[in-house]
Amino acid sequence: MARVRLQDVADHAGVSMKTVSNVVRDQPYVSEAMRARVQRSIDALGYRPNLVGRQLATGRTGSIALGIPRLAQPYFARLASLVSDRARELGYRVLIVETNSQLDAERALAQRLDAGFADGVLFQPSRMTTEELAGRDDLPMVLLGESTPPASMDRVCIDNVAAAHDVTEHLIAAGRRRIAFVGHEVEELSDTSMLRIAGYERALAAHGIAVDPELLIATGGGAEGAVREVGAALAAGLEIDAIACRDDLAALGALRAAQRHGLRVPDDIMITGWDDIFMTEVSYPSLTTISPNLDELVGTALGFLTERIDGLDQPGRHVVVPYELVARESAPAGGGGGTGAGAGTSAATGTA
Amino acid sequence: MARVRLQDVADHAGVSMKTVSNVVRDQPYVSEAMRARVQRSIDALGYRPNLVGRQLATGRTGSIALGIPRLAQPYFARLASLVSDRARELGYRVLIVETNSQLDAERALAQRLDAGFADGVLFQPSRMTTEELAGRDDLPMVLLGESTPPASMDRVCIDNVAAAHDVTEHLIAAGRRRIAFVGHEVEELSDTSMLRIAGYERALAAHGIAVDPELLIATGGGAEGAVREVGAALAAGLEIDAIACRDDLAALGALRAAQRHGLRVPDDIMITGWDDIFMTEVSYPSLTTISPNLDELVGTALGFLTERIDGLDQPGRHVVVPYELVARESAPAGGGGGTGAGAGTSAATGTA
DNA sequence: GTGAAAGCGCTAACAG
DNA sequence: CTGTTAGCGCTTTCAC
Repeated sequence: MARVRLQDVADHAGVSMKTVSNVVRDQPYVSEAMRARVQRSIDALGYRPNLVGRQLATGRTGSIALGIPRLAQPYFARLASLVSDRARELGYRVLIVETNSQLDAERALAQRLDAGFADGVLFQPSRMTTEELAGRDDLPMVLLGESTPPASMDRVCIDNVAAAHDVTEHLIAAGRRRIAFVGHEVEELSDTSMLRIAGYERALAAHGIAVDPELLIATGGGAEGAVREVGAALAAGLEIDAIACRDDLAALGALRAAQRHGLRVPDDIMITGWDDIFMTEVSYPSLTTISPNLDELVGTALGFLTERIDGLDQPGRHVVVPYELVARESAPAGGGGGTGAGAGTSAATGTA
Repeated sequence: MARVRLQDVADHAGVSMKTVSNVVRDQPYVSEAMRARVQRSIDALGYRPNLVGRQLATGRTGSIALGIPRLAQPYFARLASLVSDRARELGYRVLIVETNSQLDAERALAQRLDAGFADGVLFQPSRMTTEELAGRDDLPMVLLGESTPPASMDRVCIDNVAAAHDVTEHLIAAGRRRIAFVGHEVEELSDTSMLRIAGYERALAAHGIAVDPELLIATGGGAEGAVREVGAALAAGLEIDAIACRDDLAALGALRAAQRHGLRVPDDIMITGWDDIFMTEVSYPSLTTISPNLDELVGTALGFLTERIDGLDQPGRHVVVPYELVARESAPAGGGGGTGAGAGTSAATGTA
């Protein structure tokens, strides 16, 4: 079936393109009779507006790009899902670009971006430096996560140091002293890991607990890495009574390794995660974790981005979004406690 | 900075647009000297080709749409990630559209699709009927999953009935007789659930085990629903020695509920999942599950789709992709067995 | 090898 | 309220 164009509809209805265009886009100032007549032609011909034509004429693509490391990671899947929902409400489609945390992929997204690719970019970098990020100013871009943004760019994140501090405090308050940190990268530390480790160390220091480098267990990401590395450490006789994990995946792996090793959680060893992915409520025992306020994160970021798309020109805004420490069975609030029932309840809450 | 267009580069280099265009697209038949000269102008001006202009001229958008229920579901996140990877290799970007399994969203994707939205669609419907799907023939579309496709449309799936049969057989072979099925929808059954229940019932019937409707436990999806419903059933005194779950999320929930109830898995009760999401290896005990060959699924579907985009016109091809029954701790192969160590090993394998 | 001109399908002034 | 006329930025015949 030959493509039917705006002009075809106009001919069929005996009006001008402009009028058809008005009808298609629900513009005011079209008489009811006219509207009906045109609509009849549209239906008769099976006309569908061509987005590309519109995009070229308006200079807008109607979509925003979301750049994240990996969609298969539950945290980013949830983030993407939220972005997709909220963006639709705002009238945008979402193009998802996975960077796999690779520098060249990040650069491709941020710098070599062809025009007409998207109207704006929501980007969570993990390798690019501030300077590199700064080297572009064509497409509106809002940064997610804790990388330091160029002065002109908006950024939304949570306070990683504070949250890591809170979670470590939580373990210390429960009487734990040999607290490992698990889940950071084996090679080059990501910004995220660095900040979380900093918060962990700060909390230890505040309580006069020496930071033992042996207790920093890198896994290279994923639950499997944590199963392996924590398992090896325990097998090697490492004595610990708590594990603060970089993220929930690491925590689930650590949990598994501890159980394999015959340890009771939380009695023998407490474990905490980060992100509050769906599994934290369903694991056994359920997982104490840091729950960032993703609704607010996404809402703020998308708000900033659409403002920029609409032409806002002002220095970069940096917003810190709240988080919550959700205490569940793997590290209950207020000391020891059995692995008994009871859903998680919130304790500390981060601030903006 | 004013947008720099192809014409600007041409002016700057003192050549025609055609030549610049040739250079930009790496076309042959451009002298080296010419190419170098034009490239210098491109760099000097910081020219980026405008995709929309190209799209309008070529009639191709360079992107494909992926329509799935929810990105936040691990299975679909992994699917989307694979599609995104493979599509990039094929030169396409991916536009992800979440339908939330809602009819109107599915219709919007399949029928009201504006032209220029994408070059083709990979779609996993869960509500639309075959007839509705058939009512469109503009955009190339390949169906994922087990819905019956219109005659003209390609479709790729696994054999749900056979796989459900296998998994149930697996439990029967382990000596289980009171086998529940958990995780289907509370209201309207999805095609997927129907097929899996059919395979489950067929296996029971083949072994002379009566199908007890009380053993069909709907949850409405998600792990939480399974925790709740299985928990309630056990609390009400339901006697079962195995649970075949509709998907891994339900299985993780069922596992949690069983453990809360004080049951040992797999000794007192065996549990199986479906999809082989990352958590199946990390849960405690690890989860026996059906692992569809996603690489092959995605590869085949994308292959079909790109062929259609390139103009292939022939009746719909229907491909069934293999799966594997991965026996892990929650329902080990060969009878009872403790909850000991050992990663999962594969047993039965589905066919194409 | 390279240039000129004609669209791709739509929107947006500006008249009327 | 409706019609006319230019483009948006690029690719593509078809000459040169």
